[in-house]
Amino acid sequence: MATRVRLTAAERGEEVLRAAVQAFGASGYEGTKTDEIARMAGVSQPYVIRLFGTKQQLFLAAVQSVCERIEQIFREAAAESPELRSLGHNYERLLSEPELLLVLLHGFSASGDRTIGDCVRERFGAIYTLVRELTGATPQEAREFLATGMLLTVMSAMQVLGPNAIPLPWAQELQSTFGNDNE
Amino acid sequence: MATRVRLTAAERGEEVLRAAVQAFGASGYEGTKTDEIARMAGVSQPYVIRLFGTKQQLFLAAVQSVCERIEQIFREAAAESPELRSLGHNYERLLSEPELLLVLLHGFSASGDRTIGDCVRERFGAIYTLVRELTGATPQEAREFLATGMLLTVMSAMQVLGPNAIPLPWAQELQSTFGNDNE
DNA sequence: CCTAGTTGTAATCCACTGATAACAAGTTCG
DNA sequence: CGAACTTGTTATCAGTGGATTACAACTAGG
Repeated sequence: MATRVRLTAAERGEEVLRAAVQAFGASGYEGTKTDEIARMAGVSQPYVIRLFGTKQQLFLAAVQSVCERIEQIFREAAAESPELRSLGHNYERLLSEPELLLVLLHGFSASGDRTIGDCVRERFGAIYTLVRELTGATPQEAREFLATGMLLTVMSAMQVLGPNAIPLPWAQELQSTFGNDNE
Repeated sequence: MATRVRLTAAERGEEVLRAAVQAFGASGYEGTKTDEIARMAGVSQPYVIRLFGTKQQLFLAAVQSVCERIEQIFREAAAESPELRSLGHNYERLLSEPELLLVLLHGFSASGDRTIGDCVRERFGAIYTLVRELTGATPQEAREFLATGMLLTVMSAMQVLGPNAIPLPWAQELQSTFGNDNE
């Protein structure tokens, strides 16, 4: 019971959204239960639904949220040094918040749902465009950059990347190549 | 009703497995219902369960199946020309059976489940090793190759790739870069 | 202070889904 | 033939999970 704090709906909504990002990142759209998100946020399950209307809308909000954060990180990195190379070097920032790429991945996976698919397509396209605008990269350079990001994403999902990763020889070998940008 | 054919359990199991690959590829692990797979295969839902024991085991069988097929395609391509470049050129073969990469993607997404995670990690590691053995590529070259594959995979999931894809400017621009292997 | 609005919960619903059990129909082989 | 086995279904269950409703508790402002 302790201290029962009362927040505005907007504030509570943000806390629920943060919990949702974590939960969806870990278990995906279909795999995550609204009750789980509710417990993480310290509220009741019906309240989660009332705040966002629908589990689907909550997931969409989570996708929007992580995409905005990803774009923010890219913008910050480009402000320091507007070259593709330095953006790539800053993948570490993305990996330090693994839920970002994980939610995006689960968005891809759930693209079969029309509404979610529309959202994810638009957001991914915007990220591609942003990368090109920030760095002046050619389409092919941007493609290679995003491809690397996608490999990092699936390796995160497989839990073979990062500090508390499952150590596997092939994964460590792969990870060791990420510093070496050729050329 | 037409002709009610009776097959051996092994034969029927293969048909169910084929249906499962299609269904899981489209809707993912949690998102696919065993009843849907049953209808696709033309059998009853309980029979699907009896043939494979569990939905999870059926999904694992689907992952194993697509990974074997992927490895087979790589081996065939390498037999024609054992260079990484020509393997890459044969991504078209993979994309002509979109369910292959899609099931793999949903495997990544479902890696939170221990059993599925173990399976996917082992299989992906085997593919990485196979690519290196077939082509003699360095870890970094293999990494770039796999990264490209992962981008193709997520673009397939977003349905912005291939013949009946949703046409989006950014996606078409990206797709046009795939022929040009730099160097 | 007291009414109107806001934040939040408890109770409950109901559709769905994986799984089990019991049984029917076909096949094989001595 | 007929007993033993295999293939397949129907009926059904038990649990779950998202959503709705009604209500409680707190807050603000006139």
